[in-house]
Amino acid sequence: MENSEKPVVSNFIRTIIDRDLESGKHKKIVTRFPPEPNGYLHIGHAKSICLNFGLARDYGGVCHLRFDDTNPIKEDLEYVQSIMEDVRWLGFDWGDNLFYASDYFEQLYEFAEMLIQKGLAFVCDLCQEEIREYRGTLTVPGKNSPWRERSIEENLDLFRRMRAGEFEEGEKSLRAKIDMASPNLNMRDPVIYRIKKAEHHRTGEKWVIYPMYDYTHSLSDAIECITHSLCTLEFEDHRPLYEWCLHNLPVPSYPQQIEFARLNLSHTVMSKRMLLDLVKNNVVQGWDDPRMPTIAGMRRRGFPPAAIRDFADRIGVAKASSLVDFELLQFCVREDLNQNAKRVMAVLDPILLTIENYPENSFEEFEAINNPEDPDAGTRMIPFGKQLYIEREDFAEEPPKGWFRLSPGAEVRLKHAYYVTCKEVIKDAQGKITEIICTHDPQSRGGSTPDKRRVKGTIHWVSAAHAADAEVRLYEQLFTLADMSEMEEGKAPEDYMNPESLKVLTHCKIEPSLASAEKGERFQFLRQGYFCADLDHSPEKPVFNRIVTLKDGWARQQRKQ
RNA sequence: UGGGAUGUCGUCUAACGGUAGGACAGCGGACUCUGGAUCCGUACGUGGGGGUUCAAAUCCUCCCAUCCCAGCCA
Repeated sequence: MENSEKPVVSNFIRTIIDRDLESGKHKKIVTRFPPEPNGYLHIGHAKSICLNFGLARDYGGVCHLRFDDTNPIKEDLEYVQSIMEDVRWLGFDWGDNLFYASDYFEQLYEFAEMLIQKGLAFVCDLCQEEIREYRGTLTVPGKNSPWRERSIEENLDLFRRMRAGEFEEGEKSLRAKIDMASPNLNMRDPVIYRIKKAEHHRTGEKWVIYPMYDYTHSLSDAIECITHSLCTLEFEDHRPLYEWCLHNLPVPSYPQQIEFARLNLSHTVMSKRMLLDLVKNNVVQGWDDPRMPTIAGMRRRGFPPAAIRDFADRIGVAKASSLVDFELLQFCVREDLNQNAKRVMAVLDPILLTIENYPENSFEEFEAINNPEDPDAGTRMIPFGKQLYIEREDFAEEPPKGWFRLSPGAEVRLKHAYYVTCKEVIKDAQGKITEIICTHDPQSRGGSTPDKRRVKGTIHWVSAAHAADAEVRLYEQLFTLADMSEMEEGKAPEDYMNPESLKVLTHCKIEPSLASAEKGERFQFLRQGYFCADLDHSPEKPVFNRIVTLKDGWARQQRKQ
């Protein structure tokens, strides 16, 4: 991936790493991105991916991709594959460092026997509900399990029989022996192994007991010699247990867990459960619906991966919970696309414009610059004729104050082509404008005149004889509520659905060259926004997604009045 | 009312006892064959009260607010 020329902004994690490197605690850093393969990755994960892989890159260390696959009933190979695709698409490479917690199951099992040998773990016969009762509450200490004082021999025997499949799910569990009176509920003899007679996507039916997250994660980090184990704030309370595991077992290294605030983005949700509900209830059209904050959705929408990386850099990393404005992401997307997207002309809501003094059945071509920000992008030829389509919005029969575009008697520039002046407006029986009659100034060919007269308005157009029809999908924010954590009691995200989040336009007129766009190819539709050829796009049936609009100074000015 | 954390412009984030800075959003202007881009200018902040200090966002103290935790999920 390309080097970023932007200065790196310091954050508390970099401060810790700087200190550890300076003190000699570590020579090289090792981080990891540890997803559970139970769903699709979203922009919140992208923050974590950019953080972990970015630190490894900046400090000359490495970052592992490790699947935290300890709960077979929720996990699936489909998710493993989508996660790898998403990480790669974002521009990161884990090289040989692909790991699975399930690869450590045997080692983890041996560690568990060691805990039993040390009297630090016991097999408990309490059922799930009883465990909950014995755990106490936030303010009331828990009670010891009646099975807490079993002998080491008995525990070992029972645990081995758990592994052998002699007990049913829920019948027994292995628990760490810590402190039922701890004010930290995670330390009240947490379950570290449970029986699950489920097929695992990688280990098949080899195991009927599976280790729990806290136990697995700390030890996996240690096994991989992770130096800095970055996770989100809700695991702060788990850190004592993370450290308990490391301190009580002969691990090869002592990773440091550091917590940071997860990303919240305005007008969307980040919880896997809520996203799953949107998909299941057909509120959106799938995990890759362009409105989804999933990486797959953003990819389909047309967000460039570099823009997402830039976004991750700009939001920074800190410990305070925050809600980032969606506008910042849009800014990053525009900034990338302004540099990189080819300019083309497309008319979303066409109205016919006829140039009465232009010869019948005569056509010519104009050379158009592909990208004024990038001379290397070259030029292309665009056809022009007597009849054109222009944007209905670019004509006003009674123009408001400050209007630069077309109106009766007014002259505007057709981008790259001629100046035209509106002479007449033709309407149907309902009073709807069906055609605009203009004259052009032949002297203005190419977009300027010998007399150098100024024309304020420049509008886009396509030749009616050459245009292709296209479907264009306009996307906006998924929800009307900015801070979705403020949803009312009993309401679901879909109750806040933005009715304008998807608008499908079916008879848009596009430059002929656009029909042959590649799927995923991004363009600026002049004066309107950035668009990308959708997965559904084909030369016979062009389909474009609006990635993001252009900033609209006119609209802003209108809003103020 | 147990424990863990966090409060800096509207938003995100720097500053680590020494001029509160940047970015987005906003506002004003210049320029423009995209009302885009670009450029210039501008406003806006340390949750509150005490204290230590020549000097406090930073240290101490009390208060307030917000977030997280009672899965055999991660």
